[in-house]
Amino acid sequence: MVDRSQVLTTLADSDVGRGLSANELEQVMALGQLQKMDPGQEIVRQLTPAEAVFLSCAGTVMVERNALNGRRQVIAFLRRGDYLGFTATTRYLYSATALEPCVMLKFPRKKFIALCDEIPGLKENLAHINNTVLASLLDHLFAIGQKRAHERLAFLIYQFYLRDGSPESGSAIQLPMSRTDIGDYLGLTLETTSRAFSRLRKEGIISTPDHHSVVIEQQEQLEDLAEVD
Amino acid sequence: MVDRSQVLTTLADSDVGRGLSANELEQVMALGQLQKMDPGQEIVRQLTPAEAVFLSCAGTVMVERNALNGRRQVIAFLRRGDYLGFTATTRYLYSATALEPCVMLKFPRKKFIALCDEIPGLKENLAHINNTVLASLLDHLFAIGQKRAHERLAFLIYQFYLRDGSPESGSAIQLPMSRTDIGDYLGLTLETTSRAFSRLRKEGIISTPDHHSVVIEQQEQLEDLAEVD
DNA sequence: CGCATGTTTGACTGTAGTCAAGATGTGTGG
DNA sequence: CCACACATCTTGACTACAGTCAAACATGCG
Repeated sequence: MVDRSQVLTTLADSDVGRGLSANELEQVMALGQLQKMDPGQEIVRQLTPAEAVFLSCAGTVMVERNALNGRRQVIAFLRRGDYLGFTATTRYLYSATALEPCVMLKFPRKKFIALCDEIPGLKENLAHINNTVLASLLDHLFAIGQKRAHERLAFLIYQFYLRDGSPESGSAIQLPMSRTDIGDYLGLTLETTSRAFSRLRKEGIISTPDHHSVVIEQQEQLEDLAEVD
Repeated sequence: MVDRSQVLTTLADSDVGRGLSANELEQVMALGQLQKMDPGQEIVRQLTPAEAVFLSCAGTVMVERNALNGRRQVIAFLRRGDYLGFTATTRYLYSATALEPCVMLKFPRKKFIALCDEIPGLKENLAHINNTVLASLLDHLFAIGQKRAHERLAFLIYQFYLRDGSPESGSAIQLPMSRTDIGDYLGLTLETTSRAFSRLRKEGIISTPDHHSVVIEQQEQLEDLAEVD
């Protein structure tokens, strides 16, 4: 069983619910349905009708786009408080799968959009999220288009560092995805990704206590490699 | 002198003005100020305060992001009817320059946003544009992250083909930008871009009457190379 | 303990980047 | 009208980075 009050907190703290009154938050919650996902489980499937939008409440979700020939571009790794469901069409432009045990708050798209008209703050928030997503896509585009392998990896690690709230030096950052997933996010193969890890390790910029943890040893150097502008 | 009624038509036909009443269109027009730009002239500069948004009315505009070390990612080529001005922050995340003589309709950002609250249709349109931009960024990301040089070029040519309304086979598509610009859009050097042109020519997929025109000779093959999903 | 999965490393290949020369095209001035 | 200078694009030769294929190395789980 998932604790509904925890989800309410997640909603209130998220970009979706930020600034809404208790009453409005309740309205949003009332529309949503909690859904637990197991690792590897598909949340939305590319090209199927986009009938729902989601708020991620726990766990990490991988968003990806697949081509017919098997090539895959990972678009984002969503976490607690992140919104899922953008589309300019009636079908999803991407698939999303749970990387860990996840809790998603699921909303019927049409009703959610209708609710946006009733709660102006919610509509504002969605617009702002849209701009935020756009900004991070620009960063991503720059990294893939202009950076070298180890710089791209630095970019990803730095993103996770910032999202964890720039923790103390020495604390470990969790990377719940595989090397293949990281590679597909950065436009690299898994081997090149692995070599990029080795390079950053050898240069003393990071250490990796285990395959899914990174410790930043030299923050400035990492930042220089990761910088976008 | 720019013809104001032509601009009104552009606005009405664009994603910005679509579906608005004559009255509403007039309100929007009244807020805007026409601005002619010469080739090479800067329309917005990265990291300066984002005080204006624009509707492109004529000419092609290049949107790019520059890093301190000189690396550059071209983000988009805007044309008649395209909107310019998204930002999640108070500063522009990109620069925009005119590639040809351009006409831009310039709006004070704050007043434009205020107008969105008065004209619901305008707000809807902006939200939809946002989703469209997002979708095309996903395509772009996939192309750069997963495709080979000649496939990326096919992707760009196919985009321009679609934006011209899929013209008759045999008609030329205009590419007003340089090989360097194309390269920076696709994450390639200008030499690799040039070789990609040569390859598509040699394979009989395109022909290039001059450096700024492309004729699609084999549409299906081009589409296969360009395909995103 | 042994297998399965995921990661790292090595050897080699291939694609794109770099550096440089030549070709093409445009505009200017004699 | 031609000659020249300058831009831009194309091509060639070589280099470097990332991809491929394969083996070895961890790690975790039954």
